[in-house]
Amino acid sequence: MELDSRYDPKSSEVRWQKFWEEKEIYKYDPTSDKKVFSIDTPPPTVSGKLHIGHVFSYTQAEVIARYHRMLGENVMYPFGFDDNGLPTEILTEREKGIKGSDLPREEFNQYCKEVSKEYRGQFKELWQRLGFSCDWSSAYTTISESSQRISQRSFLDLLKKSHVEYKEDPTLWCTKCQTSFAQAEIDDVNKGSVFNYLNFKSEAGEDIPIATTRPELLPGCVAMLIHPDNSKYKQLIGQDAIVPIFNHKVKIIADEKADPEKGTGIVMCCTFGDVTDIEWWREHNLDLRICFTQSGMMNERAGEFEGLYMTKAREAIISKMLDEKIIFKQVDLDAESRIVNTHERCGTPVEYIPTKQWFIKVVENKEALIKQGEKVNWYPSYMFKRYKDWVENLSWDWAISRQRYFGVPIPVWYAPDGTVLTADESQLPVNPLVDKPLDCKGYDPESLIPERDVLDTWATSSITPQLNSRWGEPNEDKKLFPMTMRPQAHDIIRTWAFYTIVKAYYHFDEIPWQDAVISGHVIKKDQKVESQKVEGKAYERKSKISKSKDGDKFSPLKILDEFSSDTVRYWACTGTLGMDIAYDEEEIDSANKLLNKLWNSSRFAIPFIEDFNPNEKMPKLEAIDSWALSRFNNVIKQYHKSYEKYDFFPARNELVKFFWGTFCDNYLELVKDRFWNPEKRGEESAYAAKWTLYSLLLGQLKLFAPYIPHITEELYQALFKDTEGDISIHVSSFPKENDDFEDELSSRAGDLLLDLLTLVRTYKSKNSYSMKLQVDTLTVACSEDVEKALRKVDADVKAITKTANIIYQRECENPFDDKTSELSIEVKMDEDAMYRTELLGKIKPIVSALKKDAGLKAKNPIAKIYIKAEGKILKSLEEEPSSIIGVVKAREVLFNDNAMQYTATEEEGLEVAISVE
RNA sequence: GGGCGUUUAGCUCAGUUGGCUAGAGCGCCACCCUUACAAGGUGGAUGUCCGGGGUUCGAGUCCCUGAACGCUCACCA
Repeated sequence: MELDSRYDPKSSEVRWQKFWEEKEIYKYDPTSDKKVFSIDTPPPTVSGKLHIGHVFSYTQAEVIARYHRMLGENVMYPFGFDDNGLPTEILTEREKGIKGSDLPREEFNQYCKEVSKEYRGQFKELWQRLGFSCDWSSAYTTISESSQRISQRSFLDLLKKSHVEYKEDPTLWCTKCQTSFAQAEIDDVNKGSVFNYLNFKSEAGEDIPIATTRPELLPGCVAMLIHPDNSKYKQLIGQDAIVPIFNHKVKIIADEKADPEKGTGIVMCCTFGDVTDIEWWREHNLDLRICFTQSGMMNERAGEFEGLYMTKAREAIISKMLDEKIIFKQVDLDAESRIVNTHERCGTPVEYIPTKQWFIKVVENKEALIKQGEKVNWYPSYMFKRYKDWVENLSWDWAISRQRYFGVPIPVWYAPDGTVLTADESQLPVNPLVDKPLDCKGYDPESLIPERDVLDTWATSSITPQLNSRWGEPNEDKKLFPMTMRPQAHDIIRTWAFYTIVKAYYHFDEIPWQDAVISGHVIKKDQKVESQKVEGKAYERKSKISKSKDGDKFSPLKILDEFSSDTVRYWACTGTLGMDIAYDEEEIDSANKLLNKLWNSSRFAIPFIEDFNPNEKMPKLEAIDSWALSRFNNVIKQYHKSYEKYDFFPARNELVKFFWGTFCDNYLELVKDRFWNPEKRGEESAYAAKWTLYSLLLGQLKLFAPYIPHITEELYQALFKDTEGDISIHVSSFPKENDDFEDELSSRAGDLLLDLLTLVRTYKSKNSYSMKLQVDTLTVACSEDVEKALRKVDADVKAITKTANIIYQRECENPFDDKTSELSIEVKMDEDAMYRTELLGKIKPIVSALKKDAGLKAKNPIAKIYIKAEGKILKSLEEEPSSIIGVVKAREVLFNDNAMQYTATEEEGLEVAISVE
């Protein structure tokens, strides 16, 4: 058993990652009857670069996976890639410099496959470097044949159950991507604009003023509306008005939604400028006057402006109306107050166009869907509110057809009379552009029109639990539905979580998973901003990480080059679940201290536990052993209790606190004497220390394992593999809780010992004494009870405080200033040791000066130190040459060598000299 | 404008059901090279727990109210 003096994560981490993969440590066992813990891993879209936020969020789920594996559960931790759909198309168009609409579909899809494959590789590399314990054999992609089959199965099932409908309706439309999209894909963008005040004409030729930001929609104007109580204008209600420039006639009607305070108090309704236009259009049965094409160009209704893109048309129309004095006022709207809905994938402003689309009906089932959401356990619980708010505010059914190419085809055909023909289950996955329905219902197969649209990418990623359990497939695994846990970030509650709940409800009247575990985002730690000072206090501004502004500073691969995986993982488990975290390299780096400490404490333990046989009988423990074990037992309990709520951070904190404070700072110090001086403390005592050390160290490594799997594996393999036998620490089981160690007197003794130890340490520290400086007599003033407990650990106290004699009394004559409610002390230091320290204190500055003369720094080592002294001084210094060597960093000390040139010290009769080399 | 969250040491954050003389890590100061570790150890300093009210024997924690920051939904004529 041996460990290098330093831990080298670079070589260790890769080595163990390979080992885990070869040994298939993370394989899910479908035949096992152990409790299943299944994770509905978010399949990342391959739409762009990875960033630190992915690492943060995914690591939290990964740590939980490892925790449950070590609990002995049958963990299903798959990985998925969401590669179908618009995000991939946009990425491919950008990467390859092509346009999907310009190429034959098959060719374009081929490019998409290539690009997504490349990005999948990047993702996989990252997860492996982070040591993720996914079962790669159960990885899926949303464009694979079986995913397509299950996705189409889902569509057909919903159609059969009438949750899907095909209808013509105003739809959210992107003129750039030329597709419909869903409410969840809307982004709000602040954009400045101009409010144009312009005049319509009444039939009598009077001016009727309105205000609009979108004058290019004038050719699509179908009505003017005035609030029925609008005293200024209500007399116009019922008349007709003439649209300027385009000169068609529209009615002026009353509507309470026309706010008299806004603009001029009169508003035009166009088909369609916004959602209100749609409502008016429906309520008042207005005409449909579409004035632009699906690609955002003005159509023939725009007359001379036909063929211009809408933004250009706006400029041209404004300019013309200014010339003709139709516009009589323009007001700038600043970006703050003017919010435009855009398509989140490309940033193009949303348009509303009536098209025929497939919808999944959700608006009519809001209540039931909220109830389903309620059945899920949300961590943290307030995240349910986000879900609920979203569902309550839904105003559009979920449009699932996309006029795009790289996606799961919608498995239907249309007969000439409009009848919809569906694919048969047995022919899935089907491509209507190539295949024909099995049952043509008497129509001529050649007359059928195939559906060209594909499904929204969310239509497939909303069935990840079904993909994981392989719903309807020959190898379906019913144990995997519902899944145990859905980890995801909070920004996609309205999409992914919502849609997944919708599908599980419509298909099976089930929830898709028991627990939704929601993580936060990683944000930038910005400098204080002067202008944000409020009432004298400068506030930190925190902002999202932006790829364009921050470059690849937050690229995970770059971060992993700089820091080890274990440290990045450790950092990712900082903070409260669901809360955003500031990216801070110093925080990541400080995890190294823990790794180092683990490494070194294990190194310390090796000589004592290497011949230990854990099967031998349990020894009679000393008080301090019971004390440490019972405290550790408590840590185990807290640890599991925290994990029940997915609180990996408090669990980690308790563990670290114990490891550093109790184990390293105190227990290890306490057992040294027992190991090193068995003749004084007894063989049985040494054995009890060994037994306890073994058990504590192993137990702690296991509790650390989910967070920092590499170093714990390295240490487990080096120290415990042979005696424990598990192939990897990650498939071993956690230390058992054991209340037998609870022993009131030992527990009391341990606590008192620490109090007493702190008092002595404080005493030495305040007097600038080294901790190893010997104490002649330690007088402890305390009650009889306390004395009784402390006497159990007498030997430990003596050893750790370097005390020769302890006296217990009820009171001290000259107590030390610091005391506890139960203890006060009086310390009589060892005179000889004090004297020696004094002498050393005089040697040190002179040697430093000599080193400086020789061109060295004070901390540089030297070859020899020579000391000239006699009598008491000589005798005292000769007693502990190692102290001298240590203080001046010399390799050797020599006394009274006459050949040297000595320099005097402050102490009369003491002179020193050095030789450098 | 609605809803949610946050506000605790110089920085990053913990603080369960009210019991706190408010903690940790980093940073800071002093001391200590002690046979695992100086990437260490010991000791120390630093807080109107965002402000203002209230309930209570007792409030960082509960209630009301205000502010700042963030997120989210909505408003978009």
